Amino acid sequence: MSRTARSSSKVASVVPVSFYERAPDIVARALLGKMVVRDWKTERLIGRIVEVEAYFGTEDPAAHSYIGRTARNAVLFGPPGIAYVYFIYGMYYCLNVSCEPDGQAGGVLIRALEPVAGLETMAKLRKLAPNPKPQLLTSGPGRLCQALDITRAAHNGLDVTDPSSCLRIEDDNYHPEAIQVTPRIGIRHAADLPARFLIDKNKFVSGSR
DNA sequence: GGAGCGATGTCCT
DNA sequence: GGACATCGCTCCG
Repeated sequence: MSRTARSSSKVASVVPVSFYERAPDIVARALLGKMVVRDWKTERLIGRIVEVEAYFGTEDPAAHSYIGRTARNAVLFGPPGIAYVYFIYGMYYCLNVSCEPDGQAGGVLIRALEPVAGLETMAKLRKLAPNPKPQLLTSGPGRLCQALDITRAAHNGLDVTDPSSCLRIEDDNYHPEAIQVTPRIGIRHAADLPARFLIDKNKFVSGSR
């Protein structure tokens, strides 16, 4: 065994449950730079998280959990580290990860990824012409779900801390240099709360509207 | 390159 | 019946 410190630091490992057992804004900020890994057929589609938003349980009018526990949002009230996937505007899915301890609601919305592996397949899943601008693949919550073939039926309730899950979040020891905090995007309630976190100067963050 | 708007399913009141 | 954590197209400058 002659593995150097440099190469061993690049070995990716799944992010543990304890990581998610904290407040949504803490988890959101800490998720920047982590990798979303999707085993799709025989391929591995990978994107680095560059933009996220925190949603605060029953106290946050913009959060799905604000109205209390229902069949739809049950995942947010359950154990941490579970994928919460919902369908929005009749055609798109959005990917969240539950946080806070079991019984307490909270979640983080993954808003944008920097594509790392499987770009050709992502383009096909997005129904784009070959060799599109990479920003069109995964910059936006609806886009990244389409690019990684993430659906509510297949992935809602999945444990992203399980190394055998087809959708999981891994840490390869990448640490973003600078992080920016802004209000959340595309919501009507509590739109002034600074709960959107992004990697400063990264080209793959989604635009504001 | 930016603002406006329509498409479209699911869930809750 | 209406809200909705979106996107891509159109139209205008």
